[in-house]
Amino acid sequence: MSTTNSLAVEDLGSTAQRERRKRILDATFELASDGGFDAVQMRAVADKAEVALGTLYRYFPSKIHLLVSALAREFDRNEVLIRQMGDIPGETAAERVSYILKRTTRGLQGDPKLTEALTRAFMFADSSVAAEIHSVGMSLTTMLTHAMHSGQPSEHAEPTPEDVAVARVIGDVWLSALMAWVTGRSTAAETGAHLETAVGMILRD
Amino acid sequence: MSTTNSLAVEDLGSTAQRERRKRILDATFELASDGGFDAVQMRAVADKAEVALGTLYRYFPSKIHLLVSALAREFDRNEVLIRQMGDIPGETAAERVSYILKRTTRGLQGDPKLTEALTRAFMFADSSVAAEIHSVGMSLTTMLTHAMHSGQPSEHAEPTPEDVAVARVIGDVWLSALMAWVTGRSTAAETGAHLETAVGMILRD
DNA sequence: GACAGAACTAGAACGTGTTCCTATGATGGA
DNA sequence: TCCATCATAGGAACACGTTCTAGTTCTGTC
Repeated sequence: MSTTNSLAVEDLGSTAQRERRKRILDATFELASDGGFDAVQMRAVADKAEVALGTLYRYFPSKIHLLVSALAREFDRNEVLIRQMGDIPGETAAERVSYILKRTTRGLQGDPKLTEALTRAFMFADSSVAAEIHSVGMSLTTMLTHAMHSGQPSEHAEPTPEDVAVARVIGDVWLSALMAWVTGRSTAAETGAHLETAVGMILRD
Repeated sequence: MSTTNSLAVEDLGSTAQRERRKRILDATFELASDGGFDAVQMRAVADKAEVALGTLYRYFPSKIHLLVSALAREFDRNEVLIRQMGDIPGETAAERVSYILKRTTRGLQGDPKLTEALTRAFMFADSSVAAEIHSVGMSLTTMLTHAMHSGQPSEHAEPTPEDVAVARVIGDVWLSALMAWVTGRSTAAETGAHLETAVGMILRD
């Protein structure tokens, strides 16, 4: 565990520490949801979480680590929700993937400031945030391969390397589309249409 | 022309001003090439360009505008080079697009720090940088549609809406791949392979 | 050539991310 | 219980993006 990484839940011994970590992430969400990336100020997060600034930095070595960790927690929760949903509606893989993407996108668009904060942090992250980013990437890939195979005979097979490649490409497009929306370069409707087009191109079987 | 935009070349009356703008962008490239995003410090750029800090901010209202404008200039130059090249090698659209992407990617990877600086600025940009970002997007789309049709009967036709949609999706993937490389999450070889896979998926005709 | 207004210089000042330091409190082992 | 160690609080200090001010130079017009 190098000092350049955020403290994961598993790293934290005491209950008090796990609670501190939770308070910090909750404060981050609240501030981000209110005022976006700029409103997530480290002093403000520390205050709201009732934690000293130094402690905040002990748990998350930078603002970017903090926000990407928040994003990772959100994705984890989302993954659980989708898993609980059981079969995903849609005849073809393209339909199911579109369904999941739209659902997730709509969820994000329901809280624009929060999404802006999390997305921009993700985009700005450098290699020191690799671990946290990898976690997000895994969630996304899992979600997409699950959608591709949901309700199929292959449902419980390991995703093939090709599945993973497809999921990565779709994830790429999704990320770019999200970025375009977050930065005000495209509307929610355009984002949805673009995603549908892209999924149609990639998953025509 | 709102104050939130960078001064474009056309906006600048005098030769002295055009030279200032050029000196600023040159200084930006040099610093970025040396030390990446963090090394492009506004005071340093102003010093190297022999311009006051206030003047720098008159030309480019933020560090992000500055770097994205630098990226736009680079793309413009690249577009000219490719146009001069004449026909692009490759039998199929996929081959030609792959060729162009790889060529461009290799060019960028030859100057990793510079690429890191420009890419991260692009990723971090918000809606106030829309104009500059749009310019980059246009260059990219033009480049890709040109590659799709190069040497074909359709060579000089206007790109169809479908062409543009395909170009956008490929652009999205390319951007994400570049980001993964810049942030050290994938190697140059992986980036190339991923791009080739993606183009193969999207452009199988 | 004189003037008005815009552009430029130099540098102070401010905000926020990040680092550092000291004192205080919590924890676990002898 | 006492001690050693580590985590935390509180706050000063620093770096760099950004803004602002005052004075100077340039440019175009009469």
